[in-house]
Amino acid sequence: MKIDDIPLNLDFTLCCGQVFRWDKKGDWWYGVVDGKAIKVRQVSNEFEFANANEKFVENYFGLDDDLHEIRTSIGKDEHMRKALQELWGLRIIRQEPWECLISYICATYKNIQAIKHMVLNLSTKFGEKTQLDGMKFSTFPKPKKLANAKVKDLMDCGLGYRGKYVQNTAKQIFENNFKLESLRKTPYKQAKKEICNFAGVGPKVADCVLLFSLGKTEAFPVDRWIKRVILNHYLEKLPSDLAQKLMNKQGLSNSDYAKLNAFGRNYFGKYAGYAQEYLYHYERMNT
DNA sequence: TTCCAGGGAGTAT
DNA sequence: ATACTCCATGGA
Repeated sequence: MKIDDIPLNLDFTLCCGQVFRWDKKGDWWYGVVDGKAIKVRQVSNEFEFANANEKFVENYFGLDDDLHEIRTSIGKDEHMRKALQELWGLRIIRQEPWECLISYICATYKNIQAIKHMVLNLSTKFGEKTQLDGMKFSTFPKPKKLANAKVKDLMDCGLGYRGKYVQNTAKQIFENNFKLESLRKTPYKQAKKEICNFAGVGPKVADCVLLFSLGKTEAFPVDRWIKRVILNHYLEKLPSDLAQKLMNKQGLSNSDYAKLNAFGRNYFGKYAGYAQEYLYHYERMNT
């Protein structure tokens, strides 16, 4: 399909650490989505894909989000505008909520490489086999599969102590037939509260799930990198006592998380999540 | 060897 | 409510 007026950069979008199931081979990106392997690439103004229909791909890559409007909305300062300029075309993907939830439970206290490894292991061990272009892939396992898995087997996927969180959350969802999708129409704060009831889910993981899979573009996840961004570029916009506190200790207490989260949401507005992802990737690229 | 990674739960104040 | 401490694992 032609995307002349639709900014999109697949490399930024698929490399920025929001999604863990994509790998580039040649100029094609291969991923496992919607229960099957698909591939996408860009050639000049053409956005090409295979093994998926146009409607699905448009929605998955959020091509109906107006990036120009978003840039106007969040481009509040020089640093943010620089990140927008440098990473123009980065989009927030609309992941499947279930896979997103488990992925970000795994993501706590781990780097992106390790997270990809864990999600791949879970899929290989518990998912269903499929293939594309002669290559083998595995789908992400259903809630029932992980709910019935042995914690030991989950831990052996590299999850470590997260194994029991993943199993408990899978049980909560499977046994209650919980529909994460239903939270899409629940207001941000209420939806966040409900997601925090799952095992291994705190405010940061909840914000990631809301932003990356439930359409809450106002969510503003604060991890170690975003804290660093704020300390390096937005320190003067915080109350001085809070700024002092943040500089003097590592990690982030629950109340301090809430303060930085509120800062991001208030400062950047309804597309704070886009601001977060541009700032996150920009900081990582320049470190 | 030591350190750190897209934090959260458990426990003690 | 807030602060402190573990937590499994793997790569650098």
